[in-house]
Amino acid sequence: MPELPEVETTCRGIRPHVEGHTVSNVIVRNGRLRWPVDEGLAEIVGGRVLRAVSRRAKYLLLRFDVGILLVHLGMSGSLRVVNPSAAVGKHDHIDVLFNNDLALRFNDPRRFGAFVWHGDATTLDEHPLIAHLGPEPLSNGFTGDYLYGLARNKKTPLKSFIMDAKMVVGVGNIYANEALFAAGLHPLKVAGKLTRPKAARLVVQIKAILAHAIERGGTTLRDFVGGDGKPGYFAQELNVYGHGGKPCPRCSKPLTEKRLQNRTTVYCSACQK
DNA sequence: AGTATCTCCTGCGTGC
DNA sequence: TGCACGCAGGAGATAC
Repeated sequence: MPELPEVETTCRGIRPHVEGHTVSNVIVRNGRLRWPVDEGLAEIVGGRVLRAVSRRAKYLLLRFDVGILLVHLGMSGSLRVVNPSAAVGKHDHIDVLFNNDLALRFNDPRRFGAFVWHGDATTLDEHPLIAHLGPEPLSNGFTGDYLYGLARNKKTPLKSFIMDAKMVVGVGNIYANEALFAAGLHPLKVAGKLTRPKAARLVVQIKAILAHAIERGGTTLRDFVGGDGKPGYFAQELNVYGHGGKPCPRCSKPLTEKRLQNRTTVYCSACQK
């Protein structure tokens, strides 16, 4: 499932193939994604040069002179560079065709993904999907002091707190579990009880794990495939996620698995306080 | 206001 | 071998 490292991997994978090239057409086979895909998309971006491919949180940003296409991979989406004549699969919902005879092909079995057109390239920060977002986890703005400050008086569990995009973006369920384990912090701990040193520790681990996962090309679970079609190699390095009941890698006590706000949460009750 | 729950969707693993 | 069922989960929408 695409978390931030997978989106970053996709961004880097597709960029060299499509940046600077002109869109020749957009084929929407199934526009019923999270929100209906704009039916005029082909007319809007057809003939336009894709100026830049970037990422904000888990959104891929395809920037044109006349606006920005926000692409979210949702739970099961992938965006790959393909030959447009390649056989169309069951869940290949959208092709963005380029004049260099390549296409970006969006595949998304669960259709939690999104293609959202924002018709003004200069006001992205005001877009409702972007405006409320916290800092990028790997940016200099995401520090222990920052997280400590936000956590004051928060009653929400620590895991929910770091998964809240208003606090910091890009920390999905898998990496939240892993970062809390690495930092030795209990996922159910009340966020407001976080001390300054513990916040610093947590931030260090979130950065380390995300950076490492990006280096490895993202986590491969079920249906994620990177921009170039090669899978990521991080899944085998997960310490707790998917290992409920198995021995803790640090102390060998069985890892606890429970649901927290409908998300699988795995931790070591001995190592994480 | 801050928190918690609901919702979208399909494929896969499990149990009978 | 087949079928029903539960689970996976990003994040906006909705409800408390």
